[in-house]
Amino acid sequence: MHLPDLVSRWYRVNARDLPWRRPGTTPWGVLVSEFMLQQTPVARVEPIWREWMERWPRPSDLAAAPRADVLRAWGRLGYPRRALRLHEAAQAVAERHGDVVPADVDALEALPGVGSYTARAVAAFGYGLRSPVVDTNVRRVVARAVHGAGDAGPARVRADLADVDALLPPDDAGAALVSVALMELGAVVCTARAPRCGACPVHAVCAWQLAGRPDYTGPRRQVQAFAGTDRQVRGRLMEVLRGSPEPVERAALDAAWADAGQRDRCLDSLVVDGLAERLDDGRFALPA
DNA sequence: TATACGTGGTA
DNA sequence: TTACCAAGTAT
Repeated sequence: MHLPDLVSRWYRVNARDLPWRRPGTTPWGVLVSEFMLQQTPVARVEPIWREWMERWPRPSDLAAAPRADVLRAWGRLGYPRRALRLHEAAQAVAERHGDVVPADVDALEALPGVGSYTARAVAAFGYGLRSPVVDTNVRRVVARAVHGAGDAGPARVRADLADVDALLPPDDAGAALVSVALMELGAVVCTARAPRCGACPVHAVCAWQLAGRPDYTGPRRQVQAFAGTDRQVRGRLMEVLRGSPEPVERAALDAAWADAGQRDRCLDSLVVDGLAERLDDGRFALPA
């Protein structure tokens, strides 16, 4: 049996019971989950996704909410610009697509914050269409099982898409199943750090196994520092703004970071990004 | 193509 | 404890 069939069979038995995979989840629910899951672990997304689906069950519901509410509901998920882009995407869907999330990859990619991965994930998981979904998990699985490498190298967008497309059966339902199964395999078995090859359904046909599990030789992706960076400072400032029901005085933000120059620069960048507003009285708040 | 962009769990 | 890692996107 070949790799696509093996992962599909495995997935049918071993899939995690994630809330956005339940029958009845709308494409809107899938879109929200994909935004939240960008660079963010499943465990942290689950409770927030449930809250959002209850509070904003349709795109137009989120579109009508003030940005401040959206950012507070986003909480500590990280990269709050995603929340803003999801809000903008909801507005676009409500206004230009009749409150229905598009199924077409090009229409999806035209939405704010929706890139190559998210567009295809919505097509596949929201609409059950044949659409090659390439995320970090899938790239790692393909690098190992197909190419026999220890890990995925730098992204090669076109080639990666073609690699995955070649694994998908011709029919929509079968292809969508392979897509979600490849992701799941990379997430829980073919992991970055300590792959559980003993539990892998593809073990017997894995090119990496057959090659003797050679070490990864390509360039190492350098991990981005965080302590002391603008990202940390912006996070501190956003934490202050989220935590206050009222606009905050400048002094409250000053207390969040000692380096005045860096702090001011970051505050300005938050305003530029639409994540914060300066009021006429000099106080600061989340955007209306 | 490389870099900026949050946060917290794990080894 | 430091370092890595987590369903990416925009510039």
